Amino acid sequence: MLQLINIRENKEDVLKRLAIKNFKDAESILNSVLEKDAQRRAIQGEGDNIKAEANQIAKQIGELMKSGKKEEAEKVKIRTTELKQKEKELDEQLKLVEDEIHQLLVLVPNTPNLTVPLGKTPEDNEVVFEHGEKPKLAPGFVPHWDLTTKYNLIDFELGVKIAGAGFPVYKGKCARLQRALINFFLDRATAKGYLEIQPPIVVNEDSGYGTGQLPDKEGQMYHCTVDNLYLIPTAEVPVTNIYRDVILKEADLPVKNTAYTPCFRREAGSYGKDVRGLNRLHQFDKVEIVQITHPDKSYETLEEMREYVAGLLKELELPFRTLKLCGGDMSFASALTYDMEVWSAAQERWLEVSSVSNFETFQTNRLKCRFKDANGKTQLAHSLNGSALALPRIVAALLENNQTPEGIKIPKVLVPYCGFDIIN
RNA sequence: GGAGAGAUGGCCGAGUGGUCGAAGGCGCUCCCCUGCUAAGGGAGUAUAGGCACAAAAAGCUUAUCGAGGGUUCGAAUCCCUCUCUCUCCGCCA
Repeated sequence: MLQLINIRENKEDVLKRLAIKNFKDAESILNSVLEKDAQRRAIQGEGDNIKAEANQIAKQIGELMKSGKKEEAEKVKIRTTELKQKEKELDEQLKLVEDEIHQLLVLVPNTPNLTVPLGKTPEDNEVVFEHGEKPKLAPGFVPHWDLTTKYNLIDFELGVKIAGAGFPVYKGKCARLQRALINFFLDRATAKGYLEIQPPIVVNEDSGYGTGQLPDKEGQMYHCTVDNLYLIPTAEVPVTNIYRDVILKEADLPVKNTAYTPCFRREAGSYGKDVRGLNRLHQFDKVEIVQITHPDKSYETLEEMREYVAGLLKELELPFRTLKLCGGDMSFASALTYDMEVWSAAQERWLEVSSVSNFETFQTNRLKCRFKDANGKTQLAHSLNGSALALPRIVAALLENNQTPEGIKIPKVLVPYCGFDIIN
């Protein structure tokens, strides 16, 4: 959520940035927000004056009662009846207008960084980095969903029987490979100074609102209605919510956390080849990295996180590219996002495996995650997160890219984690 | 799931209708003092909103004692609802 004070003081700049995201009606929404904000302040001013007078009178009555002047006290009471009525009205108005402001503010996406490329579709994303050679596969190569059957690695039908489509059952060496990847990712993250966290994989409503999944993306989460809990779509939700309503010390920054969790996404409405095999699932595993930083440091940190994720992909020997997302392809909450895509050699397409974003104060404003700066002033921190990494597409690319007539080769770095170097 | 107790500032803890944004202690910050250490003295120490101001500081003001509602001129204190924590019983990896 954008800060009201920022809209009030830098409206032109906010509008300029929102234009990068192709956000329609920006001006009319912001004007409406400002108008209602002016109303709000007027109402509050009036209300405060009335409350101040009422408080004054209450004090007076107390003193009169104490000195036994009951009759005088009764006289003063008459005025308070009037004040109370007015106070009630103003409180209701205030609540109403505050609610309206909030309803409008949640419609407005984060303001992108000025370096975000203009554009509307994924084609407009800017390739900022590319690494590795696309492998030339031996004739007879097949996509991963055939490999998983051939080597008995994943049973998609069995998953359908137990839960439904999008819930695969991993077996044998594939199960082990996934466990290896999780451990590899967590080891690298902790070595880089991230504190490992094992959070709950369900969250309550407050947490859903805190990171912005609620109210608008409610349909994308699995909802346990009996207890009103949501299955997390990413570890970002529970981990970032650790810092909800928290005032950190400047010395605590940056906060660096990493967490492995299963992730659950309903992804209603998707179908076709994009969702074939491991490309898109309802349940998948992911290691996430989260940082809370000083506002001056967040872009530096974003680059550092991007480098870190690129390093993982290099170690896995996967060809990849890094995209700087254009305004139209960025998420609602992000100010700047890099996507990492690996080359899937048999499908002959790029698969997104990581998304690293700086949210600036967009999340922390809603979360009320602040820190005390050197002057003792509290201000909002910046939040960032990234996948490091999401497993299924990594597995898909590893299987496809490393297939040989002899079997599927495991990258060196994973061999100690897997305990084998080939799947055959 | 059943029975009981409780929720107050960074922490501990007092406070059962007005003098309470809240005693006292601990912690923290700054200053003073003692050659060092230990001890001692003083001051400060929540968050959010509004007013005013060129702006900052100071100032004035409103709200907040788990959350929401109610009673009252006046609520941390009384009443209702909810949430959470603890103890005992039951169930259980």
